[in-house]
Amino acid sequence: MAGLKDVANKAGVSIATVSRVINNAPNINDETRFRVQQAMKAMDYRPSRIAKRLRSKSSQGNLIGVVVPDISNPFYIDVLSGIDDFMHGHDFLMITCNFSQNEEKERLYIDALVSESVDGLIVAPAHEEDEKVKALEKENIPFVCIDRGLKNVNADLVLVDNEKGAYEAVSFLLNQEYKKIAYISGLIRIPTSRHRENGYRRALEEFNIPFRDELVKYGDSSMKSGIDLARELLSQENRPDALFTGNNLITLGALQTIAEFGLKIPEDIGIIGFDDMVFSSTLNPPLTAVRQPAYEIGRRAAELLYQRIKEPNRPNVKIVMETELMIRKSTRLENATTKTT
Amino acid sequence: MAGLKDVANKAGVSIATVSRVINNAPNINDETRFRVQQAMKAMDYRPSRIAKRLRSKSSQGNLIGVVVPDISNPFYIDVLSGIDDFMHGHDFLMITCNFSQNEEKERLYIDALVSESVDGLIVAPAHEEDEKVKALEKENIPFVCIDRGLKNVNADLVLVDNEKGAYEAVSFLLNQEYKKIAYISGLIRIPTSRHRENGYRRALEEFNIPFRDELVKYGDSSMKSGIDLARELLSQENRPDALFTGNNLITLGALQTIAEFGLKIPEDIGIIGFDDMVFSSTLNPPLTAVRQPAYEIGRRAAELLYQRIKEPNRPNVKIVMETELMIRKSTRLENATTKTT
DNA sequence: ATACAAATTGTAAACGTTTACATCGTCTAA
DNA sequence: TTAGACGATGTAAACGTTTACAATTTGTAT
Repeated sequence: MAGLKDVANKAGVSIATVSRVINNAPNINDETRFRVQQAMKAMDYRPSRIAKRLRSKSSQGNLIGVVVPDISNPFYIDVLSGIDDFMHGHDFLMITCNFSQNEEKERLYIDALVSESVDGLIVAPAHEEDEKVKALEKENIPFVCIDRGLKNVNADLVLVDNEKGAYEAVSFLLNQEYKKIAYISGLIRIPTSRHRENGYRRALEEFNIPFRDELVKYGDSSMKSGIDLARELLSQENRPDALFTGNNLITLGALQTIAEFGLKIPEDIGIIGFDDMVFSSTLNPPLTAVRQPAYEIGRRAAELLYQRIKEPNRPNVKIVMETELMIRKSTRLENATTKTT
Repeated sequence: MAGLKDVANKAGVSIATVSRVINNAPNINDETRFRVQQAMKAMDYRPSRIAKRLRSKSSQGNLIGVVVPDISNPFYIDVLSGIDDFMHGHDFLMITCNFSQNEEKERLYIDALVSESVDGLIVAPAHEEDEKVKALEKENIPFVCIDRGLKNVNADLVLVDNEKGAYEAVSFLLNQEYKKIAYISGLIRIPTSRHRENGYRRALEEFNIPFRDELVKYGDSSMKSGIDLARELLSQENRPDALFTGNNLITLGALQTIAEFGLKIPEDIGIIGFDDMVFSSTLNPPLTAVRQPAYEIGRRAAELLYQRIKEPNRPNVKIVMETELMIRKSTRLENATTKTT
């Protein structure tokens, strides 16, 4: 591959000059610029991003890292699209790392990204005490958190009001006269799981329904755990008449189990999933779900990171977005008032 | 961030020695090695991947690039998981780029990856004439293609027998007494779209059913085009009684349209989708689909790339995997003989 | 003891950029 | 005419590694 030097030779100038026209620095003779550009074309010159990054420590790499917990979860796919669109528009490349809910893998990836000298990171921390992510602050590496915050650390953060979203969902279920509502939680170490549980509890309280231990199950945020825990729930002597599922994948799993038990939705059992999916309305029956503005979350996070890279010391920002209850047909139909798709 | 030099100072050795213990070269005094390791720990030293990559041109970067056409398509997610698992196991990091079926974006990303000096690439080329991908061969950059081949270029390739998969699906439909089968194609420039159409045609021929132009629609491989084209199809005076959909996203779109038209599956209309999805069996009714071993495709591709990086001149390999018709309930039930999930 | 091989470590160049600084004309204003 | 400013370009150091080569020490066989 041709390098700066080769181009310089061909154009009969010094490498500094070539560098200048590449970064269109001021004070370059038009004729020189032209010659250099010709030479670059002729040799199909493409700058080495790594050399560039190595040399200019100052955020010139145009490269960011994104660390997500589970790429098989459609929610994160949408988040990634949002990030990608923004970053692509700003000429940044992104390295996406999927740590599969495996904290060790997460640590490994963050290390790798840091040693790639990325300009910044967007991370969904494994949990609030995530030391690896916390360390980023000390090392002065720009980063923004999504979906989950960090305890005792100031950092940009974009997420959704999980407690409220869950509260609305469960309240809705209660209003639809469901009496025994179960909650299938994702990994308990993930703050969102707990916040959603809080919303669940608050709704119950408000309706004067006692909280019952056997109605909440804790899993690992995977489809499989959705399947298994729904089985446990539905096998109970006096089984729940509605399910509130803690994420996308759990919902899919629960749906499978419900089919396996031959239960009719929404008559035999109602279900609301946290996280909407493109095809939720295609499901049969269409799924009532708590929608997070995933794409938007990604986009805002990207924007925040971009700003921070440009201006490392601006104050931290926390963006809390609203969820939206997408009322479809997996819950009884009576008072269907809110938005529909 | 501490560098080689700092560690060397602390340990009282030269940077070369430090480098040696890092890459555990032979012939190092145990005591020295120990001192150096202590120093590294103490300073929380992490090597700079970029410096390393810059210096040692020879595939030491442990970094690959992956370029996929559409990250919102679950098929590619599974492929990515396969790649990721293999690469993670071999200590490689991967940069994933999603070009959203946009050829210009694809070119841009490939350039960027090359100038990141990745050790190799896994690419699903936009089409068979993809010059950017072809160029990789000339530049001697290790790469392997997935899902789609390249015309007149020898390269490692992992894909599925699309023609056969489609043939089997459509034959099955025909055997189930569906008479008027429509095909919704993805982007026509993608070889798989054409191969699948060929399979469709061959099945028709074999059953002596004339091919009818108005029964095949060409779209852009997106869910939206699935929705729109299914609408066109179902609006016809004498509408088709079965749909064969060219990919995941199209299938989802078509399902939505079918629901919109209030049609019953499989009575009013049958449907088989190319590409299975984790939740296909959860759909109502469970979706009959042509399954590609997506994860395996990714894994094998990763393996091939890994090998090629180690041994750039080994002969090219083309791996053609089998599809599997997952017979579920979106087609009539009569002769359900084959596998089920 | 002697010579040569092996083991261990160090020195310095190189990878492809950016960038501070120097150089050298050419203008402009006095 | 000349000093200073400005425009255009070049020189060389630096970024953090790897690695060829040199240097030194140690060991071994004679």
